[in-house]
Amino acid sequence: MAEKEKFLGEFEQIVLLACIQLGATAYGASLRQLLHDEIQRDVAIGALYSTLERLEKKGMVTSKFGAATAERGGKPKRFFEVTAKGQEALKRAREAMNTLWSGISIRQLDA
Amino acid sequence: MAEKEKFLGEFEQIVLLACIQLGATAYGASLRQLLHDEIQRDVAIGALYSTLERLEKKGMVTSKFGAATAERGGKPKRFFEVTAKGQEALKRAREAMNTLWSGISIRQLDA
DNA sequence: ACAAATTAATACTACATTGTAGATATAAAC
DNA sequence: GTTTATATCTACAATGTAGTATTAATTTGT
Repeated sequence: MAEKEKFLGEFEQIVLLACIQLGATAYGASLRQLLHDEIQRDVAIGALYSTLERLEKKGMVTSKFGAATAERGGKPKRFFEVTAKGQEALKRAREAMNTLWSGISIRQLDA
Repeated sequence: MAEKEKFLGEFEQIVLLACIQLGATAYGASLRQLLHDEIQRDVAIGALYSTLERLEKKGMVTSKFGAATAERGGKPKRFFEVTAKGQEALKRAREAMNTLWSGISIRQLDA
């Protein structure tokens, strides 16, 4: 069993970061929009939910349903929030990357 | 079919960075060592090879066998080199992460 | 005011890709 | 032919992704 819950996948990290940035307004559609706007990544809505679902199972996010708004209609939104544990994991992942990148000199890269 | 070859996975990125840093001396054991030393990540040797194999298939690295050295014994080493395409992908991945991180203020993070 | 249509959203299902480990096979030096 | 350093193979778990179905609310028509 792949050392349980030790690392975050690439997309998992992205989704967590998007949640943090959106704060209290992070739910399916807004997350999707942000990913499109900021990093030009268009994902299927289902991709988001299954990832969020797994992150919640691992204790990286929590979720709760919001009250109905006066928009047009639709199911109540499910808002996601990144837990302290999620933030930790995110920071560790970033540090690992930074460490590796900082070990590389310009000389070692093309143009 | 998951949009082909567009993004790099988390571990793929790490392996590519390790290859670049090691330069001409990047092969199975040295990569493994570097990951252990720099980011305290201990992976099975097989994990490395299957990832390198896939990266090669995607054109992110190339490999060639080295001549036998006067050490103790063993199969010829297989050295890996990151291609320009691999470097591009790596940079794109990093930029996406940086963009997301930069959209987050201290206020939004715990301690 | 009631039922049907419309809408915004979530949930489910299935499959592809990536991550990981363990066992096995090779090639060279001794 | 034994030992050693290395690579390869096989199998499975976790993550990434999309498509389809479902649900809950608002609106519209009568």
